[in-house]
Amino acid sequence: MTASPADSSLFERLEVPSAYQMVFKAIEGEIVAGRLREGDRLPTETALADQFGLNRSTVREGIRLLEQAGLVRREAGRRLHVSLPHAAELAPRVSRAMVMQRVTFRELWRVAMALEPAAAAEAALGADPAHLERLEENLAATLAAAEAGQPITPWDVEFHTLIAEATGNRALILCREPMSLLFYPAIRPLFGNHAKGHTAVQRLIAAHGAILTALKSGDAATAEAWMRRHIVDFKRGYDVQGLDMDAAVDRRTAPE
Amino acid sequence: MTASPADSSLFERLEVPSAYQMVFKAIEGEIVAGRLREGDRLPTETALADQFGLNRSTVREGIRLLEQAGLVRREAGRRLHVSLPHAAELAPRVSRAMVMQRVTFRELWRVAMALEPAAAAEAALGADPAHLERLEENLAATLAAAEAGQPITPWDVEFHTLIAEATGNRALILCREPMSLLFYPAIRPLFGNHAKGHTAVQRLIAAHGAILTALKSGDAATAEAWMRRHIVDFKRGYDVQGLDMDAAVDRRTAPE
DNA sequence: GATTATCCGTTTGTCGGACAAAGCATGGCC
DNA sequence: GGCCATGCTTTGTCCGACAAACGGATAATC
Repeated sequence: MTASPADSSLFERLEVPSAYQMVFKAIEGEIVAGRLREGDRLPTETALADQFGLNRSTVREGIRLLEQAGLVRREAGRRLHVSLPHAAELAPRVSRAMVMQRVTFRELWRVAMALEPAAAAEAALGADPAHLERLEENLAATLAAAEAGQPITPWDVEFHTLIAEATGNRALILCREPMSLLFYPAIRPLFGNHAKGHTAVQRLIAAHGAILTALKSGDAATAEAWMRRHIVDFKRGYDVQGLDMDAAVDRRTAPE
Repeated sequence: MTASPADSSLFERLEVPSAYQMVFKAIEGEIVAGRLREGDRLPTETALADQFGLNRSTVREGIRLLEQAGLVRREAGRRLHVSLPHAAELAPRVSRAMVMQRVTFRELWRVAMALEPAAAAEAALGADPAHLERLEENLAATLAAAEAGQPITPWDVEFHTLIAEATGNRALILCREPMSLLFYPAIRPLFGNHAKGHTAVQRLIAAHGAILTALKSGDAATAEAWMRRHIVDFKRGYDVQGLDMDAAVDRRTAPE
């Protein structure tokens, strides 16, 4: 006798959604569809429970899902209101996933080699005075930190984030932000010697300066070229210091 | 009398975490630190409530946060167990954020212009036979769909995803997956005329074929060049069809 | 012997009600 | 007009409860 149809994989496992998941989907749908807009207040928990015909506890579980999804927020004042998920909330989750998957610096670096030069080029085209000024300030702060023998890594990370923001390309910003978070601990050891005369620091500042100059003159090709050289330098730093590019990155503070 | 110190902004508003958030942080911490590994079972809700000294309802709210974060999952059997957040769960959230921020096709396309050629080049270097075979099958399926006058867009999207996976670069995979989801509806109208002889379809198939050939011979430069040409073609398609590259993408099915 | 039916303890999903603490509003008081 | 006391509302947390579903063990059936 042949196997009965029930033995074959005719039917997939079917997901039976629970009530609290339906609450999530219902409200998520309203938000994505635009009927609930950013800033709009949601009804009271009891009101929601009434409307859905569910218990407040059940509704609350649904609200927790929305909360973690970044779709609603509870400010100082109690009341819930709708909020767009921004890069600041999404990026940590993606970078946490990268950490847990034990992504290596080499992997990060290759993506940076693709994204950062492109960001520089695009920023050169859409140069916004306000962003350029913030980049100027960043460069000045980097110089000051270097002269004072203080860590420059935070300024470096900010420099690259500012360039991404200067493009105005939100897809790009959302893409690279998770990696930006991981780059911070990853490149910190490269500038362990904070002395002003430290070669790596000097090269970094020279590159940042050249990129900013290119941005100001709208020279996309030069900005892109300098950025590429700058990113290559990170790899060089890893080699020079004998660090392992194939070690998993993490968010712990890297050793000095 | 001068203003008392309490009036000045000495102290920032301090976030008092609620119990259910502490539950989230506690379990999240164990997972990120690696003391709870993928597949490990979590204690019963009642057991957790006992350990934390909280009520089961409160613990459940914390579990909802973990669930939405993709850190725990509840399979067929009831019991909770730890799971690593993968691209499949994170990508929809990022792409939803892009939709809600009304990201345009132009923005997406610029990022694709940076990432896709880099992915092709990297895939050419780390060519894994299994992945190449899946790409072969994909190409055959694309051809078959074109001959049968059926939509080729799903196969095209899969082709690019397969290339990203062939690199083995998980940072790259996590970066581009959200955009991959949005590309599907965005480029669908480009291949509205499914006829085999349709120019855009022919060019797509030619490009995919050339890229795959380059991958098989490990020729990174050629793979990268063809991919760049291929991505440029998407922009061309938008121009030719008179579509607006500055319109916000969405996840709704694009019109035929 | 393998499959099916039955039973039982466990765990989850949902419910109803309760209360303290913290916000918001209101009105009275100086 | 500005300040404080008061009451109402809303949230965060707790308690207790129960049906449904699951897991596993045992008995019944072919």
